[in-house]
Amino acid sequence: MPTKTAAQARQQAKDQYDAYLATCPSRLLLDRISNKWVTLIITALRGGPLRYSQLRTTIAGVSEKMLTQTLRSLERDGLISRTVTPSVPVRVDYALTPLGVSILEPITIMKEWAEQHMPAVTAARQAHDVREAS
Amino acid sequence: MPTKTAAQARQQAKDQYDAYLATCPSRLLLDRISNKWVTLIITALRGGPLRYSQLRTTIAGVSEKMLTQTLRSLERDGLISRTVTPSVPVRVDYALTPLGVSILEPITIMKEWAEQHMPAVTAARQAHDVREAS
DNA sequence: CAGCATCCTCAAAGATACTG
DNA sequence: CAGTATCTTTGAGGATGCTG
Repeated sequence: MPTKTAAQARQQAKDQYDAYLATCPSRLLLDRISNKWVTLIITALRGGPLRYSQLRTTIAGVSEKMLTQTLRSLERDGLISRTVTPSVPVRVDYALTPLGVSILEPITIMKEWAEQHMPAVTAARQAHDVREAS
Repeated sequence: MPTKTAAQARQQAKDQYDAYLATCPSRLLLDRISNKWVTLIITALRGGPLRYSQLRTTIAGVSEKMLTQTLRSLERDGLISRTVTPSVPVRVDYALTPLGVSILEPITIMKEWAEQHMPAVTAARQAHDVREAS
């Protein structure tokens, strides 16, 4: 009788790997920016602070729920700041923090890679699909 | 009577924006690499070709379904190649294509940003949560 | 060895309506 | 203006068993 079954061993290996991934900085970053709205909000704020309603119209596809939710999480992570001006009606401005500005760089690099190489990816995809259909 | 209701106008704006996002190269790239397994597979192949079973054990947390699914999509996009050696039993090797190698660069840049700044993000998060709890 | 087929779950995103 | 609250949907991903 083995001390543990194959299934148990596999589960343990998985748990360890999951724990490793949970602390991996790169994974944490990916979890952050892989979100559809995160990069849109950050690049929207590139030119300077925007109000809630401006963000909503700039990023036309976003629901209020997702916008608020994403803004809150970005604020929590120190990437954007939220400034309330208690006038009537109230005014709320969102802006990039220095940390938020610094993340523009990797995002820009990714954008450049995308613009250079995505056509090749799309072409490969189409070629592959054509071959598949034959 | 307006030619279109506010809801219709909003829907139209959203559709247009969705269409724009659907062709945006940066979004396409993000959709590609935001996947949990994609970056893990690509970085696993950094050192040279690996067999299916090697990938499965290297990336301990992956199920066969997700591994196969991700490999297929990466092959389709021309980022990795799949080489079958018809021995008994069969042997299948996966390797990065030149396109696949080129994507290592933005991934590495992201990784570097992550290693430099994720501690600050984590700290901001904790500070924020402490403030919240008070 | 290297998969494919099937069923299932659960969390994230969307739609809708209301409020300080 | 700048949100909150609630319900519903959808699909990525996991578990399991089978095959050339």
